[in-house]
Amino acid sequence: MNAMTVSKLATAAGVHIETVRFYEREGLLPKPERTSGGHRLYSEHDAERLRFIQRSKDVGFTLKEIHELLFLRDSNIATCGDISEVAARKLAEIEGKIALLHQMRNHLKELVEHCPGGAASVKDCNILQDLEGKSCCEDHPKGVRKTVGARSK
Amino acid sequence: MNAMTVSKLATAAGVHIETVRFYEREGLLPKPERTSGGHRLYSEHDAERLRFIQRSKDVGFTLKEIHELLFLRDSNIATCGDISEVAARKLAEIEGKIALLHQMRNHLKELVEHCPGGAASVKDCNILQDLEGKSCCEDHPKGVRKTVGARSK
DNA sequence: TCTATCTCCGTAGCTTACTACGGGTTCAAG
DNA sequence: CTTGAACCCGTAGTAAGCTACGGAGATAGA
Repeated sequence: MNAMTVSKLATAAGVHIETVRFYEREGLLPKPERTSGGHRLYSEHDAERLRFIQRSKDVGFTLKEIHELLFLRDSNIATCGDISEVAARKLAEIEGKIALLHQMRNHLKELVEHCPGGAASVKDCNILQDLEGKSCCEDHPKGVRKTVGARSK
Repeated sequence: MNAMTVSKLATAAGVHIETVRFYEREGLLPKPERTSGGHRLYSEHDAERLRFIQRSKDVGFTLKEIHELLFLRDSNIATCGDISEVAARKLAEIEGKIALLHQMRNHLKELVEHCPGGAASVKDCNILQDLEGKSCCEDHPKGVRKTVGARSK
C-alpha cells in the first residue's frame, strides 16, 4: 500500500537515516520489507513505532527501556501494572537527577552571586576559593559527592 | 618533603589510581616528579589540585571546563570576572537541564497517576496510549523534543 | 537510456569519564 | 637478599546514542 523509503520515514520522524538503521540493528524497529533490489520499505505502522520511540525518549526513557516498553506492549501477557512500574521507576530516577542538579545549582548560584567578578584578581575569587576548599561563603549543603555515589555498583 | 605515591594520593582523594593517571594524561594534573625507578611522587600541592578537580565535578563542571578553570586560575592575566563567567554559563546550563527534567517529570507523573495499573490489559494502558500519540490524559505541555534541540550544533 | 540521487553494507569514530588488562619493573619490609 | 605488594606503560573496553565513510548497486525522472 503506502510504503515509504527509509529517507521518507526518517524525514517524517525528524531523525537521521542512519538512526533508523541503528534502531533496526538494536531491535527497536523490525526488519522491514525490501524491494527486489534490497531497499527498505516501511509502512505507516513502522512510522508509528518510530514516533513511539521518539516520544518515549522525550519523557526520558533510554533505548534499552524503550525496548522493554515495546516488548511489554507487544506481549499479550503484560499488564498495565507492568508498564506503570517501568514508568514509576523512571519517574523516581528523574526526580533523583533533579534533586542532584538542584544542589549543584544552589551551590553554583551562591558562588556566582558572591563573587566580586569584574577585574578582580583570581586570587580574590570566591568561586576558586570555594573550589579549593577554603569555604568563603556562608555554609551550603556540603556537596554530595555525586560521583562517589554513582560509582558504587 | 612529604611526597606520596600515586596510591596514597588516590586513596586520599577517594579516586581510583587509574583515574590519577588518566587526569595526568588529560593535563589536569601535572606530570609529577619520579623516583629513580620511575614511580610517581606527589606533593600536597598535587593533592590540593586533585581535590579542586573533585569539587568542581561536584558542582557540575566537565573535565574540559575544569581544565579551563585551572588554566584561568594559574594564569596571571585572568580576572575574577572570567571565572564567574564560566560559572554563570554552567549555572545556566544546569538550569536548562533542570527545566527539561521538570517537563519530563511532570509528563511522566501525570501518566503514572492516570494509569489504571494493576492487571488491566496493556491495550487499556494510558501510558502506552500517550506514547503512541493518542493523548488520553489532560493536556500537558507537548514534549519539547529535547533530542532535536540538542541535536542542532 | 542516461544520470543524478538514493540506498546498500559493515565498520569505524565520536563524546565523557573513566576502568581494566597484562607483562614487566621497582620498592620496602623482614 | 628475598618476596610480595605496588607501580610502570600502552592499549582496549565500557556505556549511550548515534554519525560518518566509502564503494558498489538500485531507483526514478527526463
